Amino acid sequence: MISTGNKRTRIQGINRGIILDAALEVFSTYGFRGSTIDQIADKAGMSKPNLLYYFPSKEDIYVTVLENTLEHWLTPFRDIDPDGDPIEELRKYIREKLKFSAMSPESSRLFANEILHGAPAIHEFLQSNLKRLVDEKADVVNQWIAQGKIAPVDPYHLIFMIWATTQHYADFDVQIRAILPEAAEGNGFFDAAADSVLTIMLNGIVPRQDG
Amino acid sequence: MISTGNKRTRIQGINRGIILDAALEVFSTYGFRGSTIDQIADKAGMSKPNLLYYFPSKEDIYVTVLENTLEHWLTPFRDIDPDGDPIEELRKYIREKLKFSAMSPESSRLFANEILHGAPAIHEFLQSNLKRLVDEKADVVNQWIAQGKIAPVDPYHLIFMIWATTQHYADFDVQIRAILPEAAEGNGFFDAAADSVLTIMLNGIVPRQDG
DNA sequence: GAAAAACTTGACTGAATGGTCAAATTGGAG
DNA sequence: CTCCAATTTGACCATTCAGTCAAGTTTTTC
Repeated sequence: MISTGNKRTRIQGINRGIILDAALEVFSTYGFRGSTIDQIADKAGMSKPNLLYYFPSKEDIYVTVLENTLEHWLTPFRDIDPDGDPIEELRKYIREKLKFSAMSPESSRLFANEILHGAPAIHEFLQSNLKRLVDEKADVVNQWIAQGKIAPVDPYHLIFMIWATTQHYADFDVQIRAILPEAAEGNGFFDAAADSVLTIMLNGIVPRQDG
Repeated sequence: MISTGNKRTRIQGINRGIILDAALEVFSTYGFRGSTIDQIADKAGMSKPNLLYYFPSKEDIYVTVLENTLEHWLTPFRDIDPDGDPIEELRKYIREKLKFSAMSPESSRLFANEILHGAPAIHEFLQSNLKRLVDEKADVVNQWIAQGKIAPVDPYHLIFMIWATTQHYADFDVQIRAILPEAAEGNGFFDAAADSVLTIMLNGIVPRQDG
């Protein structure tokens, strides 16, 4: 029997890690319902009962992967500094998010899929933790506006717009590659995306001289 | 036996319509794998074998719904007029897309889910029809830029940005409602979204006087 | 209004899949 | 080395679900 306490053996540490890596790949590709324990076990190189020795159920694996992903996903958002230069802070944030989309598209897709299907596993989290954090950052943006450092825009919609645009590059990857075959090569593509997004979005919120 | 030719009887027309409506609702909520024929049959108010009398398989229903949706989805994009005022044309397009997100979030989600999982059913379509159409509209944008009517931005990334932002309101609806509970009331919310998106994005591409 | 065609469905089948179990194998503390 | 706990897995079970079938009911046609 796997230990009921929190203590993990060496092998448990290793194998849980292997399973979670495999699960992220599988779940992000096929969604929760579309993935099977066998697929994950195969990718993890172990038998299904062995996998179920480490996690009590498919759902349990899914929730664990999702929670791990969420923390990673939020870090650059938390790091937005109220005392920094607004344009620079947003530029940094957008860059980080695009980098994340390029490096961990699976995480982005896992999350997108969860939200798309009504966020059954993280609805609670969205309404409490995420809402609190976004409210906090919206205040920061409002202060920037009050100080005349950026144009007056709704901070919530600005945040949604940044999320939408940056994650689009991971979530709609197939569509983008179909339209821009050169995107497949990777090199330089994300830089071009970053340039365009930053140009449009930051110009859009720089305070204007004229009416 | 259902007629092998193209001729549809009165009842066939009615029932195929009912089935496709039900299928859109179910598939957009649970995804392809997450949906069952029984669910669709229930929602359509008929027995499973009856439903399978009109469509040979689950996949066939799915593809049909998806194709119907795609046409609708593309219409406002096709309607962008090369000879119109660029800012007005883009404003109109963004408004149309947001309206579509508000009115048919199921369609948007169905499409998002398909792309997210690698577009198995419409990969072909993306690479041919969609690519051609986007290339065409990218040319239009490039002409606008050459004429100095909008700022020089990569037309493809501009298009992606519009898609990302507008569809986000349908696809990530649950997240948005968790953060902005007032969004649930609906009235005025989409107008606020439109205002913000239009302000940021159009300001971002208006040609600037200063360096 | 009767025959033919179109439609409808209860009962069923086979494959897929989440999860169990008992019997084996391996790892590690003393 | 020895023994016990931890790990591993083949075989199995129960359920779900796409799709079939044959027997009925309704609509259409003439």
